[in-house]
Amino acid sequence: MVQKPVTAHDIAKHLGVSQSTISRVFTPGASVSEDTKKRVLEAAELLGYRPNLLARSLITKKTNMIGLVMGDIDNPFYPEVLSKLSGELKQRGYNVLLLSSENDNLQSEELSPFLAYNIEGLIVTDVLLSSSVVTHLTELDMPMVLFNRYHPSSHGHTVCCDNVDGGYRIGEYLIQSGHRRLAFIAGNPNTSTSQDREKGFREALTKYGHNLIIDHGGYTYEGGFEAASRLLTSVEPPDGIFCANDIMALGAMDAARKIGVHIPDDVSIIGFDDIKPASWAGYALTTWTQPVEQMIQAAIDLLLASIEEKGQMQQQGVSQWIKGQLVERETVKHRK
Amino acid sequence: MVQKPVTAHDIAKHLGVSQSTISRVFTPGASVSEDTKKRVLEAAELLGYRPNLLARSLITKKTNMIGLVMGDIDNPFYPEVLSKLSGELKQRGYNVLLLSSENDNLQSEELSPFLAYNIEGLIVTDVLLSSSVVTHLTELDMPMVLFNRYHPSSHGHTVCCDNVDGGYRIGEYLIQSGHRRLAFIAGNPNTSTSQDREKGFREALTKYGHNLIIDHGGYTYEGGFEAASRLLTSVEPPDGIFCANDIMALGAMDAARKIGVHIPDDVSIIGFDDIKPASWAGYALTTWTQPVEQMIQAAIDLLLASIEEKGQMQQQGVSQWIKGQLVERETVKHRK
DNA sequence: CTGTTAGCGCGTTCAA
DNA sequence: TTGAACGCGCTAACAG
Repeated sequence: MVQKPVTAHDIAKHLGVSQSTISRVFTPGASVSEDTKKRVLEAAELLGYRPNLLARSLITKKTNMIGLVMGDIDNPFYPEVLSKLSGELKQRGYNVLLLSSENDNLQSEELSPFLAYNIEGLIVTDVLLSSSVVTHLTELDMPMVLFNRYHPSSHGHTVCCDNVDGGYRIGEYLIQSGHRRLAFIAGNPNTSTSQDREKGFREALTKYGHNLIIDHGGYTYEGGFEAASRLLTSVEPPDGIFCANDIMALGAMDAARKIGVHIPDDVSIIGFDDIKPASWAGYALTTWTQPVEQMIQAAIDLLLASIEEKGQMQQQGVSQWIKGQLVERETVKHRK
Repeated sequence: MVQKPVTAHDIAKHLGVSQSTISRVFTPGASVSEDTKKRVLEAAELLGYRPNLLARSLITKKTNMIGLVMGDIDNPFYPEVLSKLSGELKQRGYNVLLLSSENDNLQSEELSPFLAYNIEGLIVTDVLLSSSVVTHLTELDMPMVLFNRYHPSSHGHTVCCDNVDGGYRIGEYLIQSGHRRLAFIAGNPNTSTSQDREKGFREALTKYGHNLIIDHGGYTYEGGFEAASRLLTSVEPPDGIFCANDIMALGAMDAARKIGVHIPDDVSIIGFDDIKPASWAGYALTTWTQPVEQMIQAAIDLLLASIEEKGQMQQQGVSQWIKGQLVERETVKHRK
């Protein structure tokens, strides 16, 4: 059986009306009589007609497609973001065209074919944009929001967990609960998330006159495991470790257990993200929760506003920093 | 600054040639002289021209978009699939339009707006299709492949890990390593994955004359935790538990530890999927690996073949069952 | 090799 | 309220 795509024209002559009439029935706010509207809808149902969105887009310049760029999704935090973002966009009448990039620095060549689909906006997560990409997007005046990333550029909005604040308050929390030797396991060193969490943490320690031990775990379980192993077997091991994300914290916990260092009696461990496994009985990790729902709402609000106002005036990049919250479980001891 | 989309016409009159010439330059296999081709490409670069894929699709009927339907992605197995699928499709010249469905039984109303984008094929994973959806897709003659799901229908291809085989061999493995009282923690009871893994497992036990204890964990960590708690505190606790996926197995492990049941000395635990956390030092779960790369290749091969042959002949649904492999780590004891 | 012409399926004028 | 005509940006014939 050969496919026969039924067009507005088909159902027009089936009913003996003009093609425009069909179009009007499917155009909200067009004037059609109730009677013909009903007849058209019935015929459409019967023949299996649906307006061709591509043809429509050609005229209206609205594709209702949003491009979503995601990086490596080993971190369970991002699938959750992806799912909720996609669901919320669908509810607002948009669909998601996905671009999952292997390399964490997105190049123009990778983005270009993507843009040719006339997406109306772009959401970028967990990936860096090369500056050539940013200028490209700026020239195109493409509405964009960076999710948990930012870029030193005037173009595009930013929605970010307030990582500096989180790091600072985690530092304060550890100090006030009596920790003396604090370490930070950094993630990918050229991501703003890791940099900012470190920055806030450092500020807190400085304020209270503590030193900071730094190691690196590259945002992976194995990296966290090894960094913690190094830290805990050093001559003066820390009594508290803040890991730049949960995955590394879980690795750090397993490293401590392997070495025979007890959590939280010998060392406290705290993470960032509050991913699912953090709440598992096997870990019960004390961590920092990002208000994902709220961040997603903010991102979509900004993006859609940007799309609707497009061309009306000079866009100004908006940055929203949303504060997270401590989730106390069982990996931090009050040492006082 | 207002956006000005540059069209083939623009660069045509900029160069004093016809618009078709521009088109030909961007159409592989069209005949253009090297000279004009070079001039056109230069001008295109200069003015920032890219062919509008939507307009092109309207004529060629090729959108190069594949619809990807995903269900709940709490299971870390699926983000990995998503990422690899998307990457591989991109490499083959296709883009992914995403539909992540909340409810695990996809309805026509949810799918319809999605189909209006003229996607060329559909990949469905981790979600059930209502029969109305299937008949709808059949009428549309939409190329489709179900990934790790199947549906009793002639339409569409299926690529699946051979779950029956996996369950059977896991059963054999546990029996041959000396286990006597075996339990199965089922996942979502109306998924073929859980049913088939149970079926194979049961066959093996029957063959060797063992009984089977069954409990349910709904494919979640918490579910696995609770099911294992029940099993291990019963009057005659099992000495080996096969969990229908890894997430539940991890929950089961944590439950055993909490109760004070030792793994693997008191009870062996084995999972299915080989997700990342299964290899973590904290778990070292013995499990069953699905050959994801191979499955993805098969799925894409089938889908693209189906797309290219469309209309040429009656499509016959192909089912590929790909066998997995045991991954021995530290949660199964040889009791003989 | 290149220009001309005719649509792809639809939204949107302009008259009636 | 409806129909006729036009064009969105492009590819695909057909001539030359």
